[in-house]
Amino acid sequence: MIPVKKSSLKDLVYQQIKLMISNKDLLPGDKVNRKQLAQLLGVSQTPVQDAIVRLIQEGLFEDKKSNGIYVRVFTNKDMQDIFALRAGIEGIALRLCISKGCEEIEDLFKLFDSFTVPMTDSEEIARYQKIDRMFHEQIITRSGNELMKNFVKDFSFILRCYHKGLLRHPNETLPEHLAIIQAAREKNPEKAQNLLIAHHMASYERLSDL
Amino acid sequence: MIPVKKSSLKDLVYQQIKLMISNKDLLPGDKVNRKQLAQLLGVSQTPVQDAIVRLIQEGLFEDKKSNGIYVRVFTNKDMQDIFALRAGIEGIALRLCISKGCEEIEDLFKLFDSFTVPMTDSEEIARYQKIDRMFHEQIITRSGNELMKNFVKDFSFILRCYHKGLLRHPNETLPEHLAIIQAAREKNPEKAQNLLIAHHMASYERLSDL
DNA sequence: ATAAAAAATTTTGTATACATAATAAAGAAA
DNA sequence: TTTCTTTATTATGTATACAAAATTTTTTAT
Repeated sequence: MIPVKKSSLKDLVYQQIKLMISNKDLLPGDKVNRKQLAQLLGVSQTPVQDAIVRLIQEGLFEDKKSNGIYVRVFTNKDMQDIFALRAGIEGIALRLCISKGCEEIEDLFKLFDSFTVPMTDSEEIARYQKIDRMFHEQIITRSGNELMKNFVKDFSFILRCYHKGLLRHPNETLPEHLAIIQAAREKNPEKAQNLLIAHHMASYERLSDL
Repeated sequence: MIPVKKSSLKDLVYQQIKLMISNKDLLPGDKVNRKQLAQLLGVSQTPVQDAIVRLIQEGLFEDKKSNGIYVRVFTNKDMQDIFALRAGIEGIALRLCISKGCEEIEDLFKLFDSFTVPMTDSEEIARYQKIDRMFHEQIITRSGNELMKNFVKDFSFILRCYHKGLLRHPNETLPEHLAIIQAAREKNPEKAQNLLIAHHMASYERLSDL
C-alpha cells in the first residue's frame, strides 16, 4: 500500500503563508494576525496557529512575546550569516561527495563546459545563473546527508525571497567554479572544499559593501 | 522599562517535554500522545499541540501523518550526518573567528595548556572533556554568527541526549586540538579550519565502526 | 479456536469560546 | 491644543468541543 498523505489543512496553510511571503503579500516587519489570516484563507484559527509556530521555529516569523508576531526583518548582517553558514555546509557536502567517490556528479560538472569568459549575452548569463544555482543545490543533495538538505532548504527559501540579483558577475565566478570542478575531478576533497568555501566567502565579503 | 518575558505555558510545556526527552522519560520510537501529555503536565491540549509542532520542526519528533506522532529514532547514519554538519559549521565559525582577529579567544586556548599526553587519571580526563566541549561551543559563540548559534543549539541537544560516551581518547584528540590552536595563533584561518574539520571527520569515521 | 465483521474507544485535526493583556479611541482636565 | 485617564476594541494564549479516521475490543460466524 502506498501511503497517500492527503495534506492536512495545517500543511496547506503553512505552504500558503510561505507563498504569501515569497509573493511579497507579507512583507518583513508586517504584523502577523492570526484571525485575519484565518479569514483570508477561509479556515479557522487553529491551523493558522500551527503554521505560525512552525514559521517562528523556522526563523521566518519573530515572536515579540507580549508584543505580537511579526514577519522577520533580515538585516544585511543576517544575510551575511546565512551566506557563511551555507559556505560551511556546502563545503563539507562537497567533501563528502568526493570522498565517497560519487561519480554521477560528473554530469553536473559537464554543464559548465559550454561557458567561457567573457560572458556578455544576457540570455547566456541567465542560463548560467540557472546552472549555477543547480550546481550548488546538487552538491547538498548528492552528499547523501539528509539532515543537511532540510537545513539548507530553510535558508535557501530566505535567500530566494529576500536576496535580489546576483552579487558577482559570471566573469568572476566561472573561473572559480571551474577550479572547484577540477579539484573534484582530481579527487582532492580538501582542496575542492577550500575552493568552494573561498568562492562563497568572496560573495560574503561583497555583501559587506552594501 | 525592562521587558519581563513571563514565559507562557506553551514555552514551559515545550521545555518540559525536552526535559522529558533528555531524562529518557520519552524514548525514541515512543508514540506522542497529546491528551496524555496534557494531563501529565496539568495543562490543556493547546499548549501541548504548540510544543509538538515546534518539536517536529526541530526534528525531535516525527509526524507519520495519519499514523500519529513519534519520538524520532536517530539511526547511526543520522548521528553521522549531524557530526558532518557540525564539522562544516564549526569549521567556518573558526575561520570567521580568526579572520576577524578576535583576540579574546586566546583565553580559551590557554585552557589546554595544562594538559599533556598520555592522560590516564580519570578525573583529569573528565576535566579535559569539559574543556573540550566548551572549546567547541565557544568557537560557534565567538564567531558572532547568531544564526549558527541557533542551528547548532538544536543538534547539540540531540547529541547530548542520544550520544553516550566519548568516541576517541584524549591521547588522540589533544594533539589535534593543539594543532588547531597553533594554526589559530598563526592567524591562518584556512589551515585552522581544515584541521578542525579533519578533527571532527575523524570522529565521523569512527562512528562508522559502531 | 480462528477468522471475519461490527461496535466501541482513542486520537488527531479542526473549530470555537473566552479571559487577560495590549492597543487604540474617546473623553476630561490642564 | 496638549496631556492624562478612562473606556472600548482587538489580539493572543488557553481551554474545550467535536467529527472523521484509526485503533482496539468485542461479538459473531465458521
